[in-house]
Amino acid sequence: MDRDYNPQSAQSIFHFSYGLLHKSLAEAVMAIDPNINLENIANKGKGGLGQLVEKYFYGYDLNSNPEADFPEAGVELKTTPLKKNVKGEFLIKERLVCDMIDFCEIVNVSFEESAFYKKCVLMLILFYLHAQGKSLHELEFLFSVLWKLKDKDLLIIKHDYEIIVGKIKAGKAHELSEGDTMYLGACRKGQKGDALRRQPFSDICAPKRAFALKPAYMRTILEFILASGKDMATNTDIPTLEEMELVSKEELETSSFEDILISRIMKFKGLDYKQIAKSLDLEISSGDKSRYARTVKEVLLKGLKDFEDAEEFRKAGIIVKTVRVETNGNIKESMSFENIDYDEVLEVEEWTESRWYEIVTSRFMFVVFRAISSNLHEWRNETRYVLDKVIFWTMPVEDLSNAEMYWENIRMNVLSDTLQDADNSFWKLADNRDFHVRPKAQTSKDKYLSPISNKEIPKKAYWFNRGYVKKILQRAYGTEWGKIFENH
DNA sequence: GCATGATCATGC
DNA sequence: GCATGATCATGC
Repeated sequence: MDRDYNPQSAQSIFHFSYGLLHKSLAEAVMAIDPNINLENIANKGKGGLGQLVEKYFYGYDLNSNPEADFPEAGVELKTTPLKKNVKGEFLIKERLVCDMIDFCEIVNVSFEESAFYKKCVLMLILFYLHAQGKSLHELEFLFSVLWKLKDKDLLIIKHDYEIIVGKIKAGKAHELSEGDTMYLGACRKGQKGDALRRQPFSDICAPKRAFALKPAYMRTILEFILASGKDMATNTDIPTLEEMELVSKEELETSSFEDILISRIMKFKGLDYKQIAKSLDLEISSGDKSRYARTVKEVLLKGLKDFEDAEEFRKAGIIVKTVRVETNGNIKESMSFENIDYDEVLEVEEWTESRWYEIVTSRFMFVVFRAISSNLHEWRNETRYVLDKVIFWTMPVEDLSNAEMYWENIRMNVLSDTLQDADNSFWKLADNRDFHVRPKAQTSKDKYLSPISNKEIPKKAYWFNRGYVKKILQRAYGTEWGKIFENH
């Protein structure tokens, strides 16, 4: 039976996808051709939901790499799951896997020649609702987005690609991490027990990986469709959300995003937060516990309130933290992250889909202030710290298994409903295991409810031990560290 | 002196 | 009223 769309037109393919929304694939196909019963077909043979959609809904013959799924229109078809949280909001469930990485092959392929570039510049992304236990053809489609990677995003993605390929060329495929890059990540693919792959410039075998758009980037696509107020939208003909960009396309043509930010911050090297604030006309109360963070925000964001408000930070999910180092090299405080969402920990099916996994595989930006002795009158009651260094950092892969054990411990406490202070077995700072769990709330009376028993339980957060932060900084400073700190 | 629990300014 | 990005305050 003929389908009423033109495979040479992206718009036409996009409009035809309307027939999938609010239906399962089985229902949508049945509406086109009652003779096709997916119950009998879909569970047989290989292939994901995307291939089933292409074959049975679009009635289009499958093609293999490296061309886009609809080559005449240059459109790649992607299906990707959403989940709902307890408040009923849609969340991204997974990163969007785009293309497998063949370590031995990719080192000879430029970005422009890559299958990713050839296929994924224009994508038809179909969001469906994840439901445990359902077959692929039973899942409900929610939104359809025709998404074009704009030129500026492609510059950042090209840089990401080159970082990933560069690491493979350096014989470090086994050290790849999603946190190495901004929008395009090298994500783990396959199960834990799968055979490792050979890499061209090292004898060490490495886990299988794929190019993927990272969860934070996917979140911006979801925000785009939600903000449109419709079930279908395309960023090819209407503007995306109004957003503030920190770095222009022109700047990215000659330098990387990270280098640009480093040079903007390092103009203030050697100055304390009061001096920086004054030069920016920013008023900061000395009682404000976020005074260092607020100062750094003003330097980079020029009036925006949050890093999340800046396009690149939102799309890349970069985590910014300020660190204060004492004259002896100790870190003043441990580093807190967001509160543990016990409902999320309970619901998550795999550690790689957890919030904590996304945090530890993020790109980090540490802005370091170091203590110096000062006779200045206005610092007589407080140690003076001056801006010293900006460090972009990714958690090394060898630390990830420890991060996983930490998360498993938290999950075990959620499952056994031992979240009250008297009952839990959370990692403490004194355990010296790099991470710990600690309160973070308005007051001690500020509580959450246990997802299992509805008992009141304390609000706690994920923390990096200060000793762990020190290790991170020592590695980044290298030989400089001893010269600055340990002579005191 | 440090680990741990408690709390704060701010902004939405 | 609550999340954020932290620092403060205590008690051992």
